Formats: sequence, C-alpha cells, structure tokens
Amino acid sequence: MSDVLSDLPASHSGRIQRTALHDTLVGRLRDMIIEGELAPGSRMHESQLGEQLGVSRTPLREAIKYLASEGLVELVPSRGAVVKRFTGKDVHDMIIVLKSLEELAGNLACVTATDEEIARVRRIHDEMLRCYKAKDRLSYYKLNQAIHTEISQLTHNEALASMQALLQSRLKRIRFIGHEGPEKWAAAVAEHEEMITALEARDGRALSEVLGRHLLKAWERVKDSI
Amino acid sequence: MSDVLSDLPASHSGRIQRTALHDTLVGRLRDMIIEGELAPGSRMHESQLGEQLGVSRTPLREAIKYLASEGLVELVPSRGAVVKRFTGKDVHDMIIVLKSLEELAGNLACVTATDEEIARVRRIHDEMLRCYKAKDRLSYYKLNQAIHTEISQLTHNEALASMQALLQSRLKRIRFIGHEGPEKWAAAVAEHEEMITALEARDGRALSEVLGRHLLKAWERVKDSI
DNA sequence: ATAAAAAATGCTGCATACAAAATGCAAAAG
DNA sequence: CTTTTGCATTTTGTATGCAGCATTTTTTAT
Repeated sequence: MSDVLSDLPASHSGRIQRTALHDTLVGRLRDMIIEGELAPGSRMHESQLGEQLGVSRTPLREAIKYLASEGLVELVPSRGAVVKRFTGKDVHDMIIVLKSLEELAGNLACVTATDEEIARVRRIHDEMLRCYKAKDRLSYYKLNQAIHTEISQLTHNEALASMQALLQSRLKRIRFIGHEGPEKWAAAVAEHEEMITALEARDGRALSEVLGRHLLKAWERVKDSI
Repeated sequence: MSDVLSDLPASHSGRIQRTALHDTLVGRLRDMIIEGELAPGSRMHESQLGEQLGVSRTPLREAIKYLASEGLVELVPSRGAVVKRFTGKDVHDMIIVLKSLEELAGNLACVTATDEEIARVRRIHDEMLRCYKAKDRLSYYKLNQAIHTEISQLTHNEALASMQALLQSRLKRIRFIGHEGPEKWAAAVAEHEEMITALEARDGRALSEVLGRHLLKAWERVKDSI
C-alpha cells in the first residue's frame, strides 16, 4: 500500500505517461536534500552530481533551476548552486505561514470535502495509528505528512494545496528531527485523533484550531535543535 | 523615482553583481506572460523564442523550468511548455489564499515594522494618490502592487513575503482588468487610505480586515470577466 | 471518396563541445 | 615571512548536434 505515500503533485492529467527524466531528477534531488545526503550550504557540483545520477549536465541543470524556484537551492552567479541553509528564524517563519495555510485548509476542507475523501483520510489515519503502535517511525512520519497533504487537497483549492506542499517539503528536513520522547509522540498522535474527529464531524473551527496547535507544538519541539 | 516600483525579490545579498542571463530571461519571460504577449494556452517554441530573445535553447529551457516551478508555465512531456491557463475557479482559489496571507501579513506587520519602514509605505501611498488624481492608471496600478508587496515585507518573514509575491505575480494579468468604473476606483483608493491609517496606528486587526476586504472586492470586480 | 496506414516533417529531450569565469597554487616582490 | 601577481586547472555558462517522439501529410486500399 505504498501508493498512499506517493505525494506527487498528482497533476490530475488523465494521461498515463510516466514521469519524464526531468520529474525524476527533481524528485531525486529533492529527496537528497531532504534526507541530508546533500548538506545545507554545500555546493552542487554539476559534473560530479551528473555522473553520480547517470545523467549529463543539461537535464541536471534544468532540475536545479526548478528546485531553485522552489526555494530549496540557491543560485550563485558563476559559482553554481548551493543547498539552501535555513536559520531557526527561517523555519519559524515558514511554520507561521504553514500554520495560516493549514488553518485555512481545515476550515475549507470541512465544507468542500466529499464523504469518500474523508473516509480516505480516515483510512490513512488508521494506518498511521498502526505504525505508531508498531513504533515504525519512518512509516508513521510519512503517513503523518500524507494526512496533512490530504487535508489541504480536500479543499479542492489547487493554489492552497500546492503552497502547503511546498512549505511542508521545505520543512521535511526539520520535522525529521521531532518526536524525541514517547510522551510527545503520544501527544502528537492525540492531536491527530482530534483532527480526524473534527474532520468527520465537519467541524471546521475545531479542525483549524487543532491543525494550528499541532504546528506550534512542532515548532516547540524543534526550535532548540536548530 | 521608478526604483520604488522595483518589486524584485531584493534577495538581500550584499553582493553588487548584476543579474545573470538566467535572471534576465526569467524576468523577461514572466513579463511576456503577464502582459499577454505570450497568450495562455500557447506553446512556447524553444528555437523560435530563443531566436526572438537572442539566446540559444539551453538557457531558455532553464528559465522555462524555473517558471514552471513558479506555476506560470506547464510542462507537457515530449511536447514542451505551454503558458498556463487559469480558470475563474483558479483565480478565485488564488485570491482566497492571497487573502489569508495578506491578512496574516497585516497582523504581523503592525508588530514587526520599524517606523522608517512605515514611513516608506506612506511615501509610496502618497505617490499613488498623486497618480490617482492624475488618472495615471498604469503608475497607480504599479504603486498599488508595490504597497501590497511592501506590507508583506514589513513582516520580515521571507517565506510569507515570497509567497505573497508569487501569488500576486500570478494574478497580475487578472488585476490589470479591474477598476472599470471611477466609483469603484475611488472605493479602492478609500480602502488604501484605511490601510495606511491602520498601519500607522499599528492596528493589526484593522489592517488585516481591510486587506482581506480589498481582495474580496477585487474578486467581485473581475469574476465575471474571466 | 473515405479511411487506414505509412512516410515525412518539426519539435523536444539529452548529450557533447566550446567559451568564459573562478579557484588554487606557485613564484616573486616587499 | 607575508603579500601579491600570474598561470594552470577546474567549474560554470552557452551553443550546437543528434536521436526519438508527435503530428501532419501523403499514399494506398477498400
């Protein structure tokens, strides 16, 4: 059931054609940055990276430009690209914005979502719970992200969903750190219980509130470790 | 005093080095899309566009990828890039998100802005008023945009400012249409008076409210002409 | 005459080649 | 011993060439 994790833009194009090299490269580089394989502040050597990934410099450079527009990479004229380094303030700023967007999404989703869509989120939630009980941190983490992504998509607001996805992706590297202690993890799970309850009750106010609170607590968890 | 209009990301890099070709190309293409020189839905022929702009396909393709990440251009596998076409719902969705962001910005700006920064917005506002009285629509329009950009930047929240700028830039093409009648124009100016008053009083609640209202009315003006 | 198949055209996608700029090192001058 | 200057090497930036896919036109068969 790993297709649940696929956080592709989904691009709702009926066409089946699989992702071109460009998309693959962008995804691969994004992962390398998020996982820390490409360290913040490090230069991205084109020929070396290209050889490592088995592509020439041309498509690689195009992918890098794409990521630069996403904000994961910084372009330095005549000196190529470096992985963007985020300060604690940067992270806080992003969380503030993400909080605002997710609160909006929570409010809208309770109005616009179909029953089937809500049921789908419930299924992801239940699976996440299983991973929590199994102490499977990585799967838990991915399903957690998927739920936030899903809720944004329930709004059927493409602009909102894509901005949420953008910020969430920038923060992935950070969120990875969270959930140190079991008690904090339990608290986060409890908040997710609140979310799904509010969503199923179509209580936008409650959903919005818990989403915002969830993010602020996430910030509390990571703010000292940056 | 046209440097007031410069809505560059400003990138606060101390370095003086002027924009490389990449940045120039991105800006030029963005303008061509916003001004309508490149019509929505039209294919962007690489060789033709490259010849027109005096560059080869390679840097042009890199610029197109950048714009694709910004959402102005859509990449179709094996068929190149097309200028993204926005439906009325798309525009409405973007305005909903922009409203949320500007409301947040209004609240934050009243806390974070320095007196000098507020004075600067006042100067832009006054100049905009002059353009209004002179019926100079284009200058008015640009200063109007500049004010919204400035307010977002007063938050000193890079993520917020860049997202606001991104959405505003996508909506530029649309906003151009607005302000048909003199009475509606007058109403918009009145709202801007409210804004600057609220900002100088550091009344975040009021600023936030008028920013949101301003955007909703903008939607009312354009919604039937899309 | 119409429809299906096949060839031809044009464009994109990727790789390679070339040019310009930057970095590092070494030698010489202060 | 430190600093500066010039050269060599490395790396980025841009142009061009070639292969493959998409679309269109032409050809052929019913």
